[in-house]
Amino acid sequence: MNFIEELRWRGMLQDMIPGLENQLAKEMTVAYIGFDPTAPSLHIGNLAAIMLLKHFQLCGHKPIALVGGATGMIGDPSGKAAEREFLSEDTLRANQVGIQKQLEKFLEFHAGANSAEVVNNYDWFKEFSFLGFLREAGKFLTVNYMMSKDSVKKRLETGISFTEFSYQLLQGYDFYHLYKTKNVRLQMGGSDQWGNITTGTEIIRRKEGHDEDATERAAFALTTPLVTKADGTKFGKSESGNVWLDAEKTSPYAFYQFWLNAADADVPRLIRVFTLYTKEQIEELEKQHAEAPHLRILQKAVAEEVTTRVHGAEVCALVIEASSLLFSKDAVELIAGASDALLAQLPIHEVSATLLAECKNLTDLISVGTDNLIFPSKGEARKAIQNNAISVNKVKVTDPNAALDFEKIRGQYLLVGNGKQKNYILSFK
RNA sequence: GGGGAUAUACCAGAGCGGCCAAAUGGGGCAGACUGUAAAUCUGCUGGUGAAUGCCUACGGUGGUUCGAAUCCAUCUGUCCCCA
Repeated sequence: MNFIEELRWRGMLQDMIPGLENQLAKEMTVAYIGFDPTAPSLHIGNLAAIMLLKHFQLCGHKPIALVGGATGMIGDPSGKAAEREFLSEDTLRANQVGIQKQLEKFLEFHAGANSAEVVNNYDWFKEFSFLGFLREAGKFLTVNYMMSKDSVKKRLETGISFTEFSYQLLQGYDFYHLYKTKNVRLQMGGSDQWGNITTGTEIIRRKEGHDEDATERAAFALTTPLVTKADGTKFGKSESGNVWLDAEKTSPYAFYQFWLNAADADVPRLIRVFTLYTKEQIEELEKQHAEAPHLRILQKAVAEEVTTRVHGAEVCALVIEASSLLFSKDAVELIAGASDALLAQLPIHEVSATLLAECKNLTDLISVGTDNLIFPSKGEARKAIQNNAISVNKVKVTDPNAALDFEKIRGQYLLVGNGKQKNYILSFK
């Protein structure tokens, strides 16, 4: 199956410049996607783009991931209602390092001719002088053209700085630079990137494309739809915010749980976009899911594959075990018999002796005693207990003033549940 | 530069000088039902407390008043109109 067909049935194709299919059929093609270092880690919002590169490579083409060390210093106005604050250069540098490391996990870097590459646009922008850039890139586009972009138009009312206005020029120049130096013919991205990407193809066309074989050397754009949820809320956020790919920021357990909790209405889309299952496999899984929806076969399939890709098979196996353990009626006994490796994946929170000393009752313990992990205030903790939401060692507790004389598992742990989805293990040293 | 409007909790958005910790909607959390799903219904949604209460909060500062989210002055931000 070729790349475009693959994207089509997966629902990952939003738009592309005509002629791309011919180009891809003709030869091994090089494509890139840019990632902005606005945070020290990628999050699952970036994962769709990564999958795009992944499929591209699996179809025999060469993917390049670009880390926006330079563009990150400017700020992409796409989809942003207001001007943003700059990130400090130190932050940006640290973010670039982190993101680059993560990108390297998802693609094949030793696959011969179509090995993946990671580049950083700071490398070619750092030497650029302002005058040089104006002559080299700025001359090829009119302000009229740049103003017609959606990302700019939406900001004309409220204002956009020259800096953010120029962003598309930088990203456009990236494309040109890679076109020249690495023979990159295609830039991909989310649908919000269409404007920025076509700025790039436009620069290439104007700088390069005036002779007779111009169509032979054309540059292309391809975008993927933004992943949305059936209920209209934003995909990729959990209760505690972004779902990160970095295990330090979102634990593998929480990561797995995020996917496992996907709504039935969303999961057919998720499995197509975020996993490599074939069409036949997916249809089979969907059939099984429809027969026994309570088993959540699709959710498990997505959660397992994505967690494996991001955190590795070993960790994934452990968090699956950890998940079934925590939700089991026999959780207490199972924790008592758990291996050290498994314990390490459980959501364990150490209760500090100083905080514990201040706790008079259960309410105190699950608010201030856990450093506000479970509840940010005693009032909320008390209300939750009164609302029948809290269990200790799988037994519901409804008295906010319950004394802290629960029997600890292994003489050390207490299993606290809030609602039916959230479990915490408190550790007392 | 001149004139006008506006600033309220996570967001939107009411608010009579005392009955305002502040209507309503959304969002969020929880309960029931389920399947760690969706929909629905119910409760909660500033802090502290068992509670009458107390504390902190309606852009900032200062004032009027027994009493201010509400009136006055001033500053700041935002929006609109004119130049």
